[in-house]
Amino acid sequence: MTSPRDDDPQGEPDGQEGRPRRGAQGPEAAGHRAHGASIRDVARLAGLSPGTASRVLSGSSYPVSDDARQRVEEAARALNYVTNSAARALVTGRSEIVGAIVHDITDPFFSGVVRGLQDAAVADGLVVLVGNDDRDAGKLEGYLTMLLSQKPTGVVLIGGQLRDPAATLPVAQAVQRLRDQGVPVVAVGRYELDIPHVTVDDVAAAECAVSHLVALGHRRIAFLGGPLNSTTVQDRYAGYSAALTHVGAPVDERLVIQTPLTLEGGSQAIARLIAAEAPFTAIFAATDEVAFGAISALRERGCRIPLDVSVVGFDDVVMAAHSDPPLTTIHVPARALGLAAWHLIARDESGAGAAPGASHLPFELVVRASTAPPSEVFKHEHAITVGGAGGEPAASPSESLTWTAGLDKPNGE
Amino acid sequence: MTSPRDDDPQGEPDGQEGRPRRGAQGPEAAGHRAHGASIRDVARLAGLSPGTASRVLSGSSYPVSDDARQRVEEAARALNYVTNSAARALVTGRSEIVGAIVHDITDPFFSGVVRGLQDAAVADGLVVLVGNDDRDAGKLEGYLTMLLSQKPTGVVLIGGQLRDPAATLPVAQAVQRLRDQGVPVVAVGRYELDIPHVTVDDVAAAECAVSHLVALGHRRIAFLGGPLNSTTVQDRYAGYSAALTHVGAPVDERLVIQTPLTLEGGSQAIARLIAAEAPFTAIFAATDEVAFGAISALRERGCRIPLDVSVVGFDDVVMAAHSDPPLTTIHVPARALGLAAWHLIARDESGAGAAPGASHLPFELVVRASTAPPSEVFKHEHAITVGGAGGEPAASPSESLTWTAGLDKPNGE
DNA sequence: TTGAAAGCGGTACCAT
DNA sequence: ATGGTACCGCTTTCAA
Repeated sequence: MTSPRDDDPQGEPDGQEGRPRRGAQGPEAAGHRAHGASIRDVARLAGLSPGTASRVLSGSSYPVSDDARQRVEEAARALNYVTNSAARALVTGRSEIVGAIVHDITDPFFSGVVRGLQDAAVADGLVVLVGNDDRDAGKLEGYLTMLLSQKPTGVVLIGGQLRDPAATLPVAQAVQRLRDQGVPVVAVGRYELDIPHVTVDDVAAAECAVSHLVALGHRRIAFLGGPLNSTTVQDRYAGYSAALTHVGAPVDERLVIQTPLTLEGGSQAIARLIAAEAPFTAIFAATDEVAFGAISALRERGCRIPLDVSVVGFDDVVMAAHSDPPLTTIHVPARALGLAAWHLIARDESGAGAAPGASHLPFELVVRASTAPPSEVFKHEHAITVGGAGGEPAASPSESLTWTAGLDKPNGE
Repeated sequence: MTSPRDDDPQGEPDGQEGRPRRGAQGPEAAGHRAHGASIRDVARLAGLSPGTASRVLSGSSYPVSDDARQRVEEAARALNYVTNSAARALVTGRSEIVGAIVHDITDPFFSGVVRGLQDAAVADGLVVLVGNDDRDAGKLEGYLTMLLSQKPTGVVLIGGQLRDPAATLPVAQAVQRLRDQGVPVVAVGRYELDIPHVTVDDVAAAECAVSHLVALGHRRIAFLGGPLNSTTVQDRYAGYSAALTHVGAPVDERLVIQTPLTLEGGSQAIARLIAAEAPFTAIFAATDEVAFGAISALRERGCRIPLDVSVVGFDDVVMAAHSDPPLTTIHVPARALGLAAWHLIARDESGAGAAPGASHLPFELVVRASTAPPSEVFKHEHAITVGGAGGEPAASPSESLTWTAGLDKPNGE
């Protein structure tokens, strides 16, 4: 086979037909490497050059005659041509991928954000890589590094971040490396590291939620969620604290329970709250999940919601409207946040300059049946048995209040 | 001729330090193409050839001296080298990406499966692309095509499939195209199209769940979930039907409500079920979500669970243990399924041959408090007010039964 | 065991 | 408007 002509050292045939590849239709795909048609195959069939074919197929704005365009498109269809994105990414230095990192895709709020991001990105022809960091800076950094090698169009960090300078440094460096490669990094709901981000005004929202309890007459309100050095939790705690301070009710440290933002976390928090032996008539949970967990634990102890204890959540996941009782909570537009994150990236990519430091989406207090005025009978700990006439649960269908303050602050902090 | 080294008009200084790259702080507009170090840079710094560097960096099994290996690794570290996966994918014809398609990542069961897949894939150094198809064959096909251009290491289809030959054909073709490129396609919980898959024995599990209700004395049991031509729903229906038939209780068509597998779907189903005016004492929901939705709608109508109506779900999502009442359901190992899907792909990739047609993971009936014997007082429709002494709710902590039948059938159908 | 060089499949620059 | 072609960064023969 190797018949080296004079100037053909490697005996590389290749002339113009000798490609050892599969031509369009390999009925007998005996070999294991069955590549599809390449852009050169398309060009050849269309009787044009690869350059022209590329200009058509890549949707370039470069001028191409209608005739050529049509022939290329037809040839591509005939050959079942599919762009090799690795090749494209190699030459353009950018892949049509956007990376998303959540703490845990299993969390209903995060999956909602991811869904919004996916819908937006897919509409623009990109795909979304999803990774979990379990709120671990090390995992986050590792994932960012994996993303670096993909040269994605953008990266979205979803969810709050722990304020831990030591752990944050490597993350900051990984983010910087991405940026050095021209990859925009944005966030949903966090604002450390100078990352442009979209979020809801957590402080105001939490204050709004707790003010609702205060308005109902509650003063001894517990805060469930942690850790407190998480940007998200910290802000919600700040709002909680503000609402209380506002009416001259100091925060009772014993009512602040730091617990993971999960169902389990919520349940465990109740045990600790009760062990603290500090009376309370209401609970503000940093997350709906925590609220559900708390409610379930409360109920196990014979406590009735909202007769004995009122509960407010945060996020308004779908389940909130279907739980027992339906949960009063802060509606956060999860999907819209994901969508907005994509816009942040797209704006950056389109050369419209880097995104602003922060932008806010409106939240809403949705009053359902888990909150009511405190009952007259004072109660705490296991002694919760009789609830007294605690007043009517909120009217249903749920009322809702949209909070417009702080909306669309383009560069707020 | 045309040595790729000399005449370098595109401004590639190249000396040994002159790369216009970052020096920890990119002075902003220094240039738009800030590439990282390439493998050639690493090789040069190590005083070796790119080939050798590649053999070290790509974890090739090719023999390399310890000395060389060490120098390459050090150089890579010094330069902060990160592999360009596009380049690697281009030459190897395979990217280190696995594609996952779910109906909706927002569904807690699917996100659990995805999480398992991610954990397994990430452990092997791959990343996961996640897309949603909303149970729409068109979207599914579109996503498969996008994946085709990525040349992923494997593709996982998650969730049941609608048995609709017309809509299925394009999907089958897209799957075939993937396979033609050597991309293994596997599934979690579906078994159409000859796709190797892992799942739980839905028929047996549903039969187990409904048998539990039957054993409690229920005969008029409603089935909630649809559409019935979904592989998953069909199987669960089959199990439901079998359990009933087994005790000589024929299926009452009026008690079979086809409804989307969502919270809303569950709620709406109740309205229709009641409108059907057929008495029932228990409900078997094809999904926990449906069960939650149903319970919420039932409660709105003043119906007590399980006093007036018993409810069984399917999946055992985390919430099932925290709902009111805690839900009796079939535990499906979501994460394990995702993990198993990855093993199916990995086995294929490792040349161990294509995966078997089907493999089953064990399920478990978890009895919690949403089921009890039917009350003596007969009731239906809005007349549900008095429940009578319906017997004790199931003991808590929940009992659980592991179903070992049909376990690990390597090639079962 | 290492080096040299040929591409993988696109894209984009430079002529034409 | 099109064609020719030099790369992108990496892996992988083939030679040494």
